[in-house]
Amino acid sequence: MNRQAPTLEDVAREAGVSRATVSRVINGIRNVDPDIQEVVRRAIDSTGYAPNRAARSLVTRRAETIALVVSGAGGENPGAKDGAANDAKDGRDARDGQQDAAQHEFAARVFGDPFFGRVVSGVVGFLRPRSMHPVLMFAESESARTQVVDYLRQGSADGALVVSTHAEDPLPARLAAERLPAVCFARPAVPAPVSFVDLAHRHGGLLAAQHLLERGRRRVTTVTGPLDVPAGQERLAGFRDGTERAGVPYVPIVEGGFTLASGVAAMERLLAEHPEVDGVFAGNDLMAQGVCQVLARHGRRVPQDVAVVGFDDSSVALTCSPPLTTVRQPVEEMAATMAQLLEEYIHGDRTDPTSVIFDPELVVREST
Amino acid sequence: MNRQAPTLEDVAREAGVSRATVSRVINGIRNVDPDIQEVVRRAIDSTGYAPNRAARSLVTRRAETIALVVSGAGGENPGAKDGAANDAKDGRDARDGQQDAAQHEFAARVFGDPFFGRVVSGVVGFLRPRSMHPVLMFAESESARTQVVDYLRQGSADGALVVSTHAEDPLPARLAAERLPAVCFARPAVPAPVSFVDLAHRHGGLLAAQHLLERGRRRVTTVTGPLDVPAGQERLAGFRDGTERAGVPYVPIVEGGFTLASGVAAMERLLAEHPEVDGVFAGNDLMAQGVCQVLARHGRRVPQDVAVVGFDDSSVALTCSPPLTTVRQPVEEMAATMAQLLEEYIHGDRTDPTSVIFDPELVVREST
DNA sequence: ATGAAAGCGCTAACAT
DNA sequence: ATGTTAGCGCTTTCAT
Repeated sequence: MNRQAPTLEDVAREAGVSRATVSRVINGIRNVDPDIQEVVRRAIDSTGYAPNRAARSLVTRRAETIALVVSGAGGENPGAKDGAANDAKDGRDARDGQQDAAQHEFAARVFGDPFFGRVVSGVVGFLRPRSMHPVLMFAESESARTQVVDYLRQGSADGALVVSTHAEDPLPARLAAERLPAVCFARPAVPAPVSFVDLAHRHGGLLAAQHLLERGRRRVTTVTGPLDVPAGQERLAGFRDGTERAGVPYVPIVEGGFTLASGVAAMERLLAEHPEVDGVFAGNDLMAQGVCQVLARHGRRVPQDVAVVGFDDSSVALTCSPPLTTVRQPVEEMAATMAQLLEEYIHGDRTDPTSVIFDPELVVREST
Repeated sequence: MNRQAPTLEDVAREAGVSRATVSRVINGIRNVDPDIQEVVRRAIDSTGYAPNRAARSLVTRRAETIALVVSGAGGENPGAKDGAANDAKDGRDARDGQQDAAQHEFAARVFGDPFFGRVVSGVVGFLRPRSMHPVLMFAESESARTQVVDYLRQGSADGALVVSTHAEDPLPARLAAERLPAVCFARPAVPAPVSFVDLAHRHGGLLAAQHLLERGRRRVTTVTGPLDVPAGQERLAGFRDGTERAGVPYVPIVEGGFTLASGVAAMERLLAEHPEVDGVFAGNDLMAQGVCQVLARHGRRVPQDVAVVGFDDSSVALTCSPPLTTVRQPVEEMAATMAQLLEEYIHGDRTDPTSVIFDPELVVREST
């Protein structure tokens, strides 16, 4: 029942060698006689030994863990109770319920976009071969951000991968100020000396415009992402580059929020104000799906009457009807690169903030 | 530059007390003079002390971390399907690329269903007030399962929360065999002495049938979930209970796989073989969405021509057009309960396998 | 109420 | 090539 887990000492005794030798075998250090290695290995098996991570971390000063943080803006939640000496564990009250509800909503929005799953997948793809696994944290409130910072300061994780969902997110700057290893997905809207991977959004917007124009569309319009974040701004800027170069005089725009609902609302408005539209560039696929829904509801055929271009090439681009022509963002690859950069900082192979920019690619399907 | 992180010793010196006293203050242990507490607290602030988690874990024998595992079936080569193109960069070979692709696909499927986000949200809601955060792991292959078991055996996490996506998933049984604390979402299809939270699926299916019949539908049919998992079987069984009681002679069924695409395919077939259908019960909301898409494409109005009932009450139930009448599964609450059960096992407050069954609830919207 | 001291299991000098 | 030994920073008896 309560048999203690075997330790290095036990294995050493079983193998008739010292702890150090066993440690060397386990950590794959050379200079160990092959015969002894074999004996040790057998002892490990027979004892069922598994190295104790806490003990190892204590001496190596490394948790071999990284935090994957989904952060937002948002100020203090009503009911921030943290701090070291924290009692009142039980007895959840109305505030907790409120906080839960807010968090559930945040989580629903985050997971509602296939984008986040791709980030996780890319990160896991990099980490797992290294026997590492991400700790998932939400940081949508002030107390949650404090938890993230504390988590890192305690050495529970060696660094953070940050995916922001809001422009005003103060986390990247906080992490930089604390000199904690961190890499962001996308350039933070709040300037901070922090590393990030990003996409050449402007180029992506340009690709969308050029494609729509090549398809002969002239009454083009765009449902943008949030214009307080660089991705939203730059995709729009690129789109305008394209239309201006082609001499398209006027491009109506409506700002969206990267959600399906915002895409629907934006397209309703666009259609009401500019019924002559024949091409739409949506700031992401989720909004593009909303755009298609609205068009269908209004009896406009896609692509015959109106061509639609999305952004991301997420799974909804495929499930959308019709399947979306979209600007592909290599999210998994970008996420893996984030993790790799972070590892380099943690290992000290790198010290100054860096950025890696990926190039988008047009994927043509049936919506154009 | 390289200032070491302050330790208990530093704080103790600063406060003019012993390490033990500082430790007591930090851990909220009584029997410490309030004045001294204050002094210590000030010293903690002035030194910027943060307790080292590894050191603490080493003595408490607790990681204060739990693993959230999304597991599937699959042997060693989960992605042995068709040869996807892959590059061989920095040491990684074709095999890695294949594994990555398989994993990305697995992740996409997992995150494609809003269900998983709700699980995460519920778990985080329980864990976060306790300053804990889940480590996210995928276990879709044999080696990945081994990693999970090792992770727990090393004490990197105190227990596992398991969400299975396949019937043949061997993980629950493995964890039980290793006597590692674990709680599953839903009863494992492979019997194992392991705790779980679940829904009264059968009752849910019954609710769906009764509702459809109350709406006057008689030509009812169902797109089931996978029939090798209990949830799929029982939802169907409950639905049949309802139709049989009402004397409906024949209920055609088509088996789906809980995915949008499978819902589409199933409904296409159903409509071809049973064009007279006037009511459909889908095994989950995602498939219900597919059902609605197919109906729309065939010019059938929902709910006038065909009524549709989903299952889960996930976010797609709301974004679907029309919004879905569905059988609500309180996923967040169930997930939080999972975490709570796990905590009880970890703390030794509980030892034998337990199950907690939640009741479903019908949510009526516009699809009926 | 506070302090002294003994480890927790491991790695990494250093010695042989 | 292998063993000895000194901690890593913390909690927790056991004294006082």
